[in-house]
This record gives sequence, structure tokens and C-alpha cells, in this order.
Amino acid sequence: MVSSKTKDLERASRMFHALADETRLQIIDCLLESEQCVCDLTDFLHIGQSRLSFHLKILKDAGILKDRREGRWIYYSLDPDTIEELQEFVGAIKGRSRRLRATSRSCD
Amino acid sequence: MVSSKTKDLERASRMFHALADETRLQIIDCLLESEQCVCDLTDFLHIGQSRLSFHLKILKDAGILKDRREGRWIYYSLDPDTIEELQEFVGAIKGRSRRLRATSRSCD
DNA sequence: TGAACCCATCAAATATTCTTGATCCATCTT
DNA sequence: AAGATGGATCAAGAATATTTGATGGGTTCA
Repeated sequence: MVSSKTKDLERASRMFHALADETRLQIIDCLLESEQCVCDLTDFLHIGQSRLSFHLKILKDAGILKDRREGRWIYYSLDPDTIEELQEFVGAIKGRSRRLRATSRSCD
Repeated sequence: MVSSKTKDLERASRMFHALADETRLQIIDCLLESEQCVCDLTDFLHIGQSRLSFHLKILKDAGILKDRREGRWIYYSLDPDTIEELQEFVGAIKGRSRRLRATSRSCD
């Protein structure tokens, strides 16, 4: 059995990996204001279609983006729940790192 | 000239990349309570010394960890400023993604 | 139905990251 | 000074990730 802590780390590292690329951060930046279809994103970002599709998939698989089809177009948008999750994860680190105490083993 | 936005993305992707690895998240987990020296971390995490050193360097280069020498030992700890910075970055995404508006181009 | 369009997927080449063992450097001890 | 210890760094191989161009699937429109 895989502990829930291990799965949490797996999930977190997947999310962070999705954010660990400038192209993908640019995509996110494009989606801050509103959803966009793929063809608009290729125009904005000046990158090839298959390359964009590759990065969109990574963001979507990590849960950071959602998509919806409307006719020929597929619109991508941020998933607020995942952003929230991300914020909680970082908050958890910050919350504990603030009150550094004397040595106490906690990680094995 | 490189725009500050580009540099922000570069910085952000570096930080996220540092977090995009389970071993490194385990290291961070070990450091939540207090600073630790490298030899303790190898014991806790059961990983080889050079492998640990590799990951520590990535975290340190990203600004997430600080180190200090004390005699033979080097103690690593979280850098609260960077955690703060990280939180602000995620917060910036969340803050804007909440109020999704109609189409408005913002990223090219 | 067929052509045009939007997009995902695949395969191959390239690039980057990670692991491992060896080596080196600094500090402490004797 | 010599040995032992804590860690960083290097080189080489293994594993992943990324880019690119080609192909294919679904949708619209004539």
C-alpha cells in the first residue's frame, strides 16, 4: 500500500512539474483573464500547434487546465480548484517553516 | 533587453522545477520542523550522499534552501522569503483566475 | 459527400535531468 | 602531519522531457 503522504508528494510534484516550464507559464498567463481556444493561443504565443498541444496536455493532466469543446474549437481555462490546492500546499510549507524549532526528526 | 515579465517567468519556472521532484519534496518535508545537516538527511531519506547533494544544490540554487556551515557539518534550512515569493506567485494566479471575464487579449 | 478547419497524437531526433561511483576539498582529531 | 569525517563535484550512463513534422479524427460548410 502506498501511504497518503507518498501520494500527496506524487501529486504535488506533478503539479509543480506542470508549472516548471516557461512556455506553460506563458500559457497560464494567457488564460488569466479568460478562456482561450487553441488557435488563439498559437497566435499569441507564436509556437507550433503540436508543441502547444503537448504543453496543454501536460497542464490538463496535472489538473491545472480544463477544456471544453464548442463546435470546431476547444477552449482551455484554468481550473480554480487546482490553483486552490496548489496554494494550500505552498501555504502548508510556509505555515510550518515560520516557526522553526530545535531539532526533532519528523521525516523517516 | 529581457522584459521583467520574461525574467519573472524564468524565475518562477526555476522555483517550480525545484519543487517538481518527489525526492526534493521529501527533503523539504524533512526541513519543515528544523534545519538538518546533510548526514542526517541521508539517514532519514535513505539515499546516497552524492544524490542528496545534487538535489540540495537544485533547491539551494532556486533559493528555496539556505545552508550554513558549523564545523564539519553543513546545515540546510528553508528560506522563508522564497516560500513567501512562491505563495505570492500562486496567489497572483488565483486572484485573477477567480473573476473570469469575457475575451480580452493580454499575453502577446 | 468532399473540402477546409481545429486540434490531438505519433514517431523520431534532440535536449535535459537524474543516478551512481569516484575523486577532491575542507575541517577536525590525534 | 596524517587519518578520519562531512560534503561538493565530476564524468558517464540511464531515464525523461521537449521539439518537430507527419498523420488522423472530429466538426462545419458548401
